Amino acid sequence: MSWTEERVETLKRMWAEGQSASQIAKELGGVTRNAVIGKVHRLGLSNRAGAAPAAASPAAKPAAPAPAKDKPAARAEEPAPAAETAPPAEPVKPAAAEAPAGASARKQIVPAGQPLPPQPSANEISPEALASVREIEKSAKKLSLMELTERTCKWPIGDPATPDFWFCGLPVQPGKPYCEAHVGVAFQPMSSRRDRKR
DNA sequence: CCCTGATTCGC
DNA sequence: GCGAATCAGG
Repeated sequence: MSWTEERVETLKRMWAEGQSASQIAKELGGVTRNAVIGKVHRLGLSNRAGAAPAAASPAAKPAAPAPAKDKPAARAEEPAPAAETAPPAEPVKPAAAEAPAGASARKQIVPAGQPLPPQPSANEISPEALASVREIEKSAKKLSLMELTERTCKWPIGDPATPDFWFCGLPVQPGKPYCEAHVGVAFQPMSSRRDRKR
């Protein structure tokens, strides 16, 4: 794979959006996060949005915008001054969610989920699974949408419409999108109910 | 352990 | 220019 205009643009866009190098790498495909980081540096857009690393030391805050300086001509770059405008929210649609443990009311205001969210459905869940879920939810890592990765349980907990909403975040079961407990309630064999003899 | 970005350096 | 290996954190 090579850095075509298009790929570079995607890289720039995502980097500006605050996406991590690994996420960008996955999006682009064919490259590792190292490649992405390397490219980012070569492109000279390492520091994202004037992040103020704020050196521990005293007042060493130049803050001198003084841009017109070096950089002869031949530069159609965008100055991108104060990138204060929030760049966060990306087009990822919040997954619909419902309190799995039947913990609370159901709102379902959120449109629809994509591949992520499950929807245990009003289905009945085995008491065992339900119990374990209740328990792990107490130790959930409470990750935000952006903190989810391929190895964090994506089970939604709480009401998406309120601040009391987060994702389980515990280590996922290999190959599954959820942790062991949530896999248990997410993937019901389809008929464990009837004469369940477990 | 998982992850992050930063740097180096052979290619 | 490229990116794996490595470093330095969280």
